[in-house]
Amino acid sequence: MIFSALPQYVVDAAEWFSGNVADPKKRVCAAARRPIRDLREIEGALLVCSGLVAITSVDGSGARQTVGLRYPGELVVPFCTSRNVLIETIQNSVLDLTDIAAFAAALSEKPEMESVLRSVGNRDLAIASEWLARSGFRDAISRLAHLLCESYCRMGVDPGDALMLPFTQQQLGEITGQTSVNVNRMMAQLGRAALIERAGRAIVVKDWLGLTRLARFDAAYLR
Amino acid sequence: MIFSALPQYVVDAAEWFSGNVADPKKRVCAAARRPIRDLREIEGALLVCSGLVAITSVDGSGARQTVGLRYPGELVVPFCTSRNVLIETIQNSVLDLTDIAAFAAALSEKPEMESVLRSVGNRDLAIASEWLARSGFRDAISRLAHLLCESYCRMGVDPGDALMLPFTQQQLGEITGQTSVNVNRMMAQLGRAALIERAGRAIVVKDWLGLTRLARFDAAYLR
DNA sequence: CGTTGATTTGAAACACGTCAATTCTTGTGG
DNA sequence: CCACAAGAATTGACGTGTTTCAAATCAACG
Repeated sequence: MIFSALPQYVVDAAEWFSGNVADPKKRVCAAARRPIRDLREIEGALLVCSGLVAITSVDGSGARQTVGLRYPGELVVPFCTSRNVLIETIQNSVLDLTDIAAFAAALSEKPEMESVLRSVGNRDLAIASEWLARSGFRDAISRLAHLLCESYCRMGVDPGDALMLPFTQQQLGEITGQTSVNVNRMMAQLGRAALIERAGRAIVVKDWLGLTRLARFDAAYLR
Repeated sequence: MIFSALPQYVVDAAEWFSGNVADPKKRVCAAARRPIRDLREIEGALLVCSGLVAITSVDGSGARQTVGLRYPGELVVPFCTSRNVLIETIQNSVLDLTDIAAFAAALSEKPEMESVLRSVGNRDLAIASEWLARSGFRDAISRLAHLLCESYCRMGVDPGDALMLPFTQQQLGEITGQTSVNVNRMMAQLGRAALIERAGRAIVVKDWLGLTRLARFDAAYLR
């Protein structure tokens, strides 16, 4: 892998969470494309052991916009109790859940984790800001390219390797702010431009440099 | 005022910062529409005493997207060292600056502030997420309406009172992801719909309920 | 092997961007 | 306090990227 894995503080947070917080340990296997209703009920936090989790804002009219993704090893710390925010699985996932009380209790026992969690929060904010910039002044195809680049990095996949993209085109649209119809056309265009090669949902990047240039992708914000 | 002011933890953070961190106290008066180059050089944090500060991402091609705003009493904590993120004043502002070393030192002396700062970070993340949702599935006029509602709330202004909007239409465009030309048209449309009344940059909301409904604004995410 | 959901493709409508010119503000120096 | 310059707001015409609607094909799964 040419990419560094997750930053150290993310790893630290995950290890602390899985060792000290998720107690009583509640590990669940969630099917793909399912809202995690447990989490909303207990107002808790979770660790993505494997799979992929989306944080999606749902409009009154049913429109949906994903505002964050959590890859394996990353935490979902509740930052917004808004009723119209859903936590959903993208693919089959294994998750460690906890309620907010246990989370707070474990934190007060180990206050040095506060600063680690603050770093994790800063990273989440940096990613959200990058998404905002992306959705602001990039066109549809660049936004998709950017998401591909980010996914490769956050999953620690080498660009030369195939990436089994867990997203449906509908979900890609919810993340990048466009319709699934347009996602389809843009993905086809990425293929025609020889930047990627597709076989179903599997993706191989044929021209990483070209893809990052199109997306104006700079991985600095992931650390 | 029918709105609560800033959340308590935001006030706590501001008081702690201004009392213990900004030392040697470095208070600057910055003119409107100026990048705060000091901040980038020292890699520090700042407190907005008065005025308004924007965090803006700048594209290689010169396109700009504002990813965050800081109103009086709010902190700018550096969360991203990326070179293409600018901290700029929107209007004449008074700011307390500090470098990152002093910030960290003061924090280690008062570790209970960690959790306060984490709350502040969570609020920033919640706001960024709301902005993401807004830019994803709302049209241009709703995005503007949403920003107006948020500004009223974060500035603690009563909707019946006039709000001196510090933004140029160019800046409104950078925040809501559209061109200044379109901002102009949408503002005129808000006026024709009798939701607001304009006199130069001063704004009075004539129909707060209608405005919030158009924006689908729910202030919960600000707390 | 049929049903359900995902992908793909086409045609038409429209929101928004781009370009350009004019008027109006705002700020500054004489 | 006025004159001037620089920037901001406003308006129109036109182009285009994206959405919408609709239908057909393809893949997954019981």
